[in-house]
Amino acid sequence: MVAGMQSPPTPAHRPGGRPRSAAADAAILEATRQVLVEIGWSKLTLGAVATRAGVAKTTLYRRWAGKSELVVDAVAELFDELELPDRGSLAADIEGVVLQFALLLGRPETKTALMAVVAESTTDEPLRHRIRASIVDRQKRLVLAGRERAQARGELPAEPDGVAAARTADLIFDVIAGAVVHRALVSAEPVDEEWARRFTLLLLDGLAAAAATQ
Amino acid sequence: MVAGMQSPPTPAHRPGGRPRSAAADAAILEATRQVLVEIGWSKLTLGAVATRAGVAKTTLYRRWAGKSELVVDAVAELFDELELPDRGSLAADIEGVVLQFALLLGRPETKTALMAVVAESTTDEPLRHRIRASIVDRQKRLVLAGRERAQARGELPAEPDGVAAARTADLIFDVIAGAVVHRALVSAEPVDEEWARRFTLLLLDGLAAAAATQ
DNA sequence: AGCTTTCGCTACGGGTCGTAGCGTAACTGG
DNA sequence: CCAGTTACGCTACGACCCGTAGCGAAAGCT
Repeated sequence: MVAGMQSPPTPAHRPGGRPRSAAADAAILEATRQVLVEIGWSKLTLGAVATRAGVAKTTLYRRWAGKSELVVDAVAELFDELELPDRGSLAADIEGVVLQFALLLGRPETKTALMAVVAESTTDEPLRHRIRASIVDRQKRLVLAGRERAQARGELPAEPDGVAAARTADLIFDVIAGAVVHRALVSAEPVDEEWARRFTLLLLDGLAAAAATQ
Repeated sequence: MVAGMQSPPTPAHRPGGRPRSAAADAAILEATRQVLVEIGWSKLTLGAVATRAGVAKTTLYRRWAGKSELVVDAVAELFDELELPDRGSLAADIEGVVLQFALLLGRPETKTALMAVVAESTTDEPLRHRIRASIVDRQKRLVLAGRERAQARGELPAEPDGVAAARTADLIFDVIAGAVVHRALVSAEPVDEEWARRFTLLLLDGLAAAAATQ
């Protein structure tokens, strides 16, 4: 658990006055995840979350602007669990993070919420920024760490051009995250060790090599 | 326009009696896409679609079970536009289909709807099957066609094992579709020729080669 | 014709939304 | 300790959308 603090729902707290209950925050986010699992995104109501969390509905509206924002915060916490343990080789590192990511996407609250908020973000600019800041961009650290390690091992060449290196990292990130999400949620087939192995092989050596090896 | 007929909303039509208006079907699906663009998935109401289409709300409910099913049908039509023109090489073919797919995902009705119905499908088994049948599986033809052509050109080896070949096709499909969707909708950055070129290079030659070439 | 199915329309109870208003609780600075 | 400030729980509200039922009229088939 890396436990990077999420930004609080509301920015500041002027001194003086009753402070916001941190316990209520935690209870609300946990309740959100529970309700998400039980009745899904579209039928989730803020009233139900409030009841489940044991707080008044108005309290919930004072802290979050709407359903989307609440769910983003509720799910973002889970993504910080991802890590990149050193498994000795670039291939092993990639397989490891793929399986870890798949495990995360296998949790019902994650799979339901992630796609839903992304969908909503296509017509909601502020929400898109919130998602990127809270979820997506935070995980690029995994790609950067993996590359750094691979370069130290001599598996990848050092990159002189910083701009090009950043673009490559973005590309890798989209390919890995995109492929796993598509396999798990759209194709709805298992992301198991077999698949992770084949995917890693493809990513490292390319299509021609992968087709030849089978 | 390949125009593969979609399955009708309701299975049979017993002989005798007034037939269902095909014009109403078309008007409803078109209206659905329009409303989707204007107010987004979460705020889309079936009443609004019915009004826009010029039909009674009850007519809409007689044909579709709910919002998700309606939107799947409304969007599925658009995906049949994808084609794979022969551009002379595997790399060019891939770049072409990537850009074509990106163009499709750039349309507001597509980007909004696709993620939303996938999200809904994570807690709705019948819906997931409908999506796979109407949208996802139909596009695997592109991967199969591309491979066949590449093998004819001698760019890829022939595959003796049919099962393994099918698994590889599924893998390629998840990687291409996943990466483009993730880039376009999650990272929300442009899928332009530059990106398509770099992605194709990565897919064909692998990470090490891609990093070296920059 | 007569039969069958669809269509448009109206109306309904039930649920959720997001907000307002009020009295109370919690914490801070003088 | 007390006044000031903010958060909380609760209740109530109009507005909207849901999904269905019931009706008479329209449009086909045999």
